[in-house]
Amino acid sequence: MEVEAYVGPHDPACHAYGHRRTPRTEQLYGPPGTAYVYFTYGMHWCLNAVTETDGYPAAVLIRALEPLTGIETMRRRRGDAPDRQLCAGPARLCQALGVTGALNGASLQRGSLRIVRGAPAARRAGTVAVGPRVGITRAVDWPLRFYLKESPWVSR
DNA sequence: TGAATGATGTTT
DNA sequence: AACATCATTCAT
Repeated sequence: MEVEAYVGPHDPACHAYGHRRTPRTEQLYGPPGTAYVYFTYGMHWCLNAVTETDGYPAAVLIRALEPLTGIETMRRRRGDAPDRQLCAGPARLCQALGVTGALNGASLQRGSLRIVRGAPAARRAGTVAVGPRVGITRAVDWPLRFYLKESPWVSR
């Protein structure tokens, strides 16, 4: 399990830095519990869960997950990549789960893809490590990457 | 095991 | 020109 926080207009690495409200960042301003999905590097989708209050642009980038069910489907979507890399990385995870821009703005509490309290992976024992966010060039020293230290399913 | 690089398209 | 990435290639 691995996530990164992007925390509003004062976070230089956030897409909404300086209150940049554009068509792309629109869903980032939406209500908490919805999806912010963006396209990057010409070929990849990345999934965020919108947080904070409606109108405040903050979200959590889902960077890695432990695959528990639907492994075969994930393998097919990921082109038979090693199981360790099925969901290790924000774009890989989107491939494995079939996430595309079509999910942008959708609810992550009620839809077919949803975040549930008390899921098996959430009960994994272990240390939550904190460190710098990956792949950014600004605010590199903000420790906003959180991951399960012992997990073999995280990126990098 | 690690560094370099090409793919590919949207946003600034 | 940069970009919240990844897979492949080439070098140790």
